[in-house]
Amino acid sequence: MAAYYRPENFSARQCVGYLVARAYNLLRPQMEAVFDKQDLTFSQWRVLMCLRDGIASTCADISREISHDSGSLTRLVDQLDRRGLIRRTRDRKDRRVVTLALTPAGRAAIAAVLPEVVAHCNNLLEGFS
Amino acid sequence: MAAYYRPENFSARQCVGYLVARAYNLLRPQMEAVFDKQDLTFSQWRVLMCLRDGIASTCADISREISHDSGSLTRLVDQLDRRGLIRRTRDRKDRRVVTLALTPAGRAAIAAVLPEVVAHCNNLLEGFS
DNA sequence: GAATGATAGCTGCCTCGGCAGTAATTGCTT
DNA sequence: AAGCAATTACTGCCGAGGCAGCTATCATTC
Repeated sequence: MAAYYRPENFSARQCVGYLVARAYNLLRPQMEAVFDKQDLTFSQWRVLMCLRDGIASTCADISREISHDSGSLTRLVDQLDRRGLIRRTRDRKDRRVVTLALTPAGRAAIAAVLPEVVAHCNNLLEGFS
Repeated sequence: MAAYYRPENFSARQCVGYLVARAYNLLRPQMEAVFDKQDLTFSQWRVLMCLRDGIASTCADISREISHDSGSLTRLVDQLDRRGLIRRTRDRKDRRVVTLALTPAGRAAIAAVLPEVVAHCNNLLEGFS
C-alpha cells in the first residue's frame, strides 16, 4: 500500500490524529452537558454502557475496552458504587477479580439519560448524511 | 432525515460518541509516544501545526480551532515561548491581541518530528484501506 | 464623549486521568 | 513443592486542562 501522507504535503487539517483529536475535543463537552443534568460524567456513562451491553464486567476489561487507565478506573467505579449504581462482587474462582454489575438504580439512571443521549447522537449525525 | 439511533436498539459500540472517545483514547498515547522523543506534547504539536499551516495565529483562534480551553492554552504557549519555539508579539492595531509566530527553532523542531508523525499516521491508516 | 458589552489574554482553583508502585492471587516452570 | 512471571485491584503523586474570575482593550450605543 502506498503511503498516504508524505512529509512534503503533510497538513494538519488532513492528519488523522489532528482530526480525531479535534472531533473528540468538540464532542466531549457536548456529551458532558447531556450527562451533568443527571449528575453523570461521560466517563461514568461509558462504564455503565460496558456493563449494560455485556462488553466487559471487570475493571481490567473495561479499562482495556475504553482505553482508560485502570488506576483511574478504580476511582470511577468507586463513585458509581458509592451512588449505588453498580455493585462490586469478589469473584470466587479468581479472587483477584472484582466483578461489576448494574443495580436496578443503575439501570434506572441509564434509562433516565438514554433519550437525551440518543437525541444528541442523532444530532451529531445530522452533520453528515 | 429519519433518526439513526433509537432508544430501543441503542448500543454503545454503535454510538458515535462512544467510538470517537475510544478512537481518541487509543490514538492519543501513541501520538504522545511519537512526540516525547523530542520533548514535545501532542497538544504542543497541534499549536505548532496551527501556526505552520496558517490556520490560526492568536491564542483565541487556536483555542477555537482545536477546541481547547483558552486559559490552558496560555500555559501551553508559555512552554513553547520559554523554549524559544514560538514568539509572542503584541498586535499594534488591536492591543488586546498577542500574535504568535514560529521561530526558526520552532520550524526546526517541526522538521525533526515530522517524519515520525507522517510514518505513524500512515500506520494508522493501514488499518483501513 | 461616557457607558455598556464583547473579546483579548492571563491567573488561581480544582478535577480527571496517566504513571509508577504495592499487595494479593493465579498460573506456569522447573 | 517452590519459585517466578503475570494479572488483578488499588493507591499516591503529579501534570493537563476545564471553569470562573480578572484586567485591558476595542466596538457599539446613547
